[in-house]
Amino acid sequence: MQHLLSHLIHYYSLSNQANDALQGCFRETSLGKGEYLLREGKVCRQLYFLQSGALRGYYNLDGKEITHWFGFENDFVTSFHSFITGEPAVENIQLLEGSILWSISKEQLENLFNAHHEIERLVRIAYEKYYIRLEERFVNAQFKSARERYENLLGQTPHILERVPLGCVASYLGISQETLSRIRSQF
Amino acid sequence: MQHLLSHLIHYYSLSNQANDALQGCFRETSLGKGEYLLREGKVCRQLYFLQSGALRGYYNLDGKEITHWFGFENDFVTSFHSFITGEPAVENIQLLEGSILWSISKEQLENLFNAHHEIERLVRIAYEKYYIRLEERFVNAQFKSARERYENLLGQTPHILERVPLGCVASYLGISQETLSRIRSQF
DNA sequence: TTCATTTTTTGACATTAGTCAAAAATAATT
DNA sequence: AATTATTTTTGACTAATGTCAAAAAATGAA
Repeated sequence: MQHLLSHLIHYYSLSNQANDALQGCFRETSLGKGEYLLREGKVCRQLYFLQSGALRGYYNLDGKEITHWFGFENDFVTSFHSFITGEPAVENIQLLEGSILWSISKEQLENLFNAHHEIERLVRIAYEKYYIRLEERFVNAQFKSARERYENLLGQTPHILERVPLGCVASYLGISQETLSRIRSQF
Repeated sequence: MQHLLSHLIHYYSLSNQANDALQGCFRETSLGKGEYLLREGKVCRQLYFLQSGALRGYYNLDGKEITHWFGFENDFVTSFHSFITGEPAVENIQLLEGSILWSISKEQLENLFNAHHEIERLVRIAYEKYYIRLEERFVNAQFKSARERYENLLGQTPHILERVPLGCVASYLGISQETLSRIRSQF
């Protein structure tokens, strides 16, 4: 729990009051490799903080699993669309490694917002960072070649390559596994 | 101004107090087709609400202009990365049509956040909607073919095709103008 | 270690989309 | 209406990436 609290400082420093309120709302979960945090078709009602471990979000397309994001230590994860809209998720969230997570429900989060302006501020600021991240991924996806995207990954988040099966990385980069394998062999 | 205020209700209903405070902070601007709201290299310190008209964000790559987003009536626009981080913008924002805009500075916005929790809430909720939009564009960019992306555009935002030169639409979709022209001819 | 399973690589070929240059069509200006 | 500029389309060709099938390598279990 201390882990989560001290990570939040990267977004915004909370008062002791707010910190205490937060503490009371997060619940620890620990799950093993291969297990699911969420199955497609279910509404995702929880926001998770990933203290340690790794997981992926993927959906099914013509029988293939398309991994479109990963979560690692200190990431907040959820099926964002489902969590916000309350609609069923189109994606699955599956553990790639045994992980320790802290979860909070949407209702609890909204109660915290009502009680503590500063918590809503923290989340507002977190959104800004996550938005910028996504913008960057979008520009990569749309305007960079497969090779450039791989080089970007190597430069910016090489840990992904070390911890995740190649097939998942390939769809994360939006290229076929074979092409990724060929690009890799040229390095 | 009434236009802006009544649009905000789509995100969150503000008290009269908050509405009044907002009113005092937004300034009207009116610009003609082809003019610039922002040039690359400058820090974007303003957030704009586009009451009427159209504009685009683009950056230069090997002498070509890559349009990566559009703004239309009722959109909030800014160079998000620059506005949030305070770093120079990599993009230009140019009017595609004569437009009426309302602008607010980052400092003013932060003052409003401090004075009115509910305004920060409104923005938090707006971020959620904009994030979900971007997620959708990302998935399209990464996992759909040029033709599918065009079909999506036709179905979801056909006004773009009617109001924007084809060259801009092409890079918005992440395809060459020639390919877009060919896809279009098949409809 | 050995066998079975999963993951990664390689090869041959198909498909998609990009590039460059020129023609055609539109729009803007005189 | 005539001329110029801009935008869009078309053609021929190239480059990038995907697909399918099989081989090789790595991993895990017995």
